[in-house]
Order: sequence, then C-alpha cells, then structure tokens
Amino acid sequence: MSFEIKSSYPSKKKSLIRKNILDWYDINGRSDLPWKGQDIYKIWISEVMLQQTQVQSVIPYYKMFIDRYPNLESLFKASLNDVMKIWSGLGFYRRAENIYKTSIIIQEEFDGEFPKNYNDILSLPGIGRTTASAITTFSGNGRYSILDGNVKRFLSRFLSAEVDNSELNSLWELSQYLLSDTRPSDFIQAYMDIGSLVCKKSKPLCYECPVNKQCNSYPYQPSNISSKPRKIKIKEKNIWSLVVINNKGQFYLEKISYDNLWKGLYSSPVFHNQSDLMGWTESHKIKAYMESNTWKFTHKLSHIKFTFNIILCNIKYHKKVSLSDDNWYNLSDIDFGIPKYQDKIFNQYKSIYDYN
DNA sequence: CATTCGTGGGT
DNA sequence: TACCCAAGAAT
Repeated sequence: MSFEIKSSYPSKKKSLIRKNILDWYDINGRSDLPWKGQDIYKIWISEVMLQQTQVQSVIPYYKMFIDRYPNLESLFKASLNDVMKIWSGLGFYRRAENIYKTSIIIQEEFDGEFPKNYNDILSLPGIGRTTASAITTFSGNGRYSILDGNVKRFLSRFLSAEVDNSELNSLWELSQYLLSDTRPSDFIQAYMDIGSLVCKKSKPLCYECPVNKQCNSYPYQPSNISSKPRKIKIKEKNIWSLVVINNKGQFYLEKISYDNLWKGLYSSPVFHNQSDLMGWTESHKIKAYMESNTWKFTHKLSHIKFTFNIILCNIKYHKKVSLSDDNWYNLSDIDFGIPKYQDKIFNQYKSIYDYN
C-alpha cells in the first residue's frame, strides 16, 4: 500500500470527513459507556481491560474493579493477588500484573499521581501506542489518535487498500491526519463507534456510514472490503490431567507454574499426562482417596485447545497425607485469582456433591 | 516480525 | 463444527 496523504486528502476534504464523523457521533455515538468521563485513572483501567476484549465482556469487570478500587489510593493498598482475583475470568492476566506494577511505579516515580504526559503514559508497562493515545486524549491531556482493530478496518476499507503489518505506519499517519483539532476525544470515540457499529467486519452498514461518499470501498461489494487475514493460528491439542483435592471443605490449590500461561493464578494440581498424576498422588499418599468417577471437558483458548481429565480426591484423614498445610482454601474465601477452567471445575464439583 | 498471551461471541 | 477475532502489548 502506498499513498500520499496530503495530495489524496486536501484540506477541504479533510474538513468534510471530520464534520461528517462528528455529526454522526453526536447522534449515534456511544456516550453511555461506564468509563466515560475525565478521570484518568478510570480511563486507564478501562482501556487496559478493553485490550483485545469486547465491550460487553469488560463492563461487569470494570464495575467490579472500580467498586473495589475507586481510585489510585485504594489500588496502592492492593496486593497482586487482590488484583488477580478481580481479574479472574477476564483473561490476558499479564494486564492485571502490569496494572499492579504500574501502581507501584506511580507511587515511586510519579509521586502517587497518574502521569498526564503522553510519553510518560507510554512508558508504563502494558501500555502501547493505542492505549497511551486513548488515555491521553480521553482524559483531555493531548491530541493523540489511535489505531486499534476498529480503526485499522475502517481506514483500510476507506482507502480500499490491502494493509499488511509492515505498512501500518501509513494508517497511523492517516488516523492522526484526520483527527479533529477541536474535539479529539469525541473523534477517537467516533472512530471506534463507526468501526464497531457501522464498518463491521461482516456485513458492514455502508448506507449508514457518514463518510461513505468519500470511501473508496463504496458502494459496498464484498470484494472491495479488504481485510488482511490475521495469521492463521495453529491450535495445539493438549490433554491434561487435574486432580481436585478436597479435605472436608478445604481445597488444595497451588500456584500455577507453566510458562506464562495463567501466570500468577492458582489451580488444582495439573499434570501433562495421566501417569504423572498417578505418580504424584502415590508419592503424596492420597491415591487411596481417589474417587472412581472422573469426567473430562475441553477448554479452548485462542491458540491452544485443552482437554482436561478430572480426577476427584476426597481426603478423609488429613494426617496421613503428605501435602503442605499451607495450600488449603475454602471456596468462599479465596483471595487470589483462578483460571476459568478451575472455576468451571469447581462449579461442576459443587453440582456433583450438592456443595455450597 | 511472528508468537504468545484468555475468554466469549459471531458466523 | 471449526474458525475468526475483539478498544493490543511484550518479546
């Protein structure tokens, strides 16, 4: 892809595009999202949650998070496990780790106040170009445009250009070039709302688009809606064995220690195959308590497909087993994060044993 | 520059 | 079903 912004988009055309987008936004834009406002702390939390995560998934987590940690001061007092607990089920847990790290950095390097300068914001862990721009612009501290999935799709269709990952600089340039001088915050929201509500990845509503007359892909034909397919991900198949250990209402959980998957969360003991599990239960003297009924279920990630074989182990004589005394928890009193698969297992366990 | 990070929804 | 992919960033 190659184009010359200034020749393709003279000042007059640029002004028209800006006006049409903002006029559309004033009527159709999403102004009721719970993180709308000027509080840079809340904007930060929402923007991190929204990375690769749909709005509908984020809203309940955002409300829980802000209810528990309404400002930086309250977050400063939290532990990493506290943040991970709130994050449980939302995914991409490195984001929660980076939020915790950032809270420490802000105390130590920014005198306890969230930075308002774009480059300072960009320097924080877990904040890249798009997130830094959104935080800066939404909070009223600058005029920086974004290039998230919505804007990429919208602008590449607008140009009717195939854009691969090595040519994103041109789209960044165009995104910033079209950005409103007077209402940058509304404008980047309008970018995303158009991308999400009108210029959808399938069945775009081109007749509703405020800039369809300037769009190179209009009138709509499936063939001129260019979308560069993302890398085809190879899904591995993993069969893991997991043992749920219950000692009279206390469950044995340990910190997960695979590579970086579910890093910082806790789980029932997991093994890469059945024989490893059997060896472990034998050496820890719990094999005698294993139930005969087992079940399995699959848990799909974007790039890995898991099948879990679940074994139940109900300890009756705690003294005889050689398991650490420190790893037993009541389900109602867990103060750390667990993966979604563990949550599903506990729910299934409760239904089997009519447990609460 | 290609992978690796979760989970849920859409087609 | 199987596959894509979402307000991306780090490595």
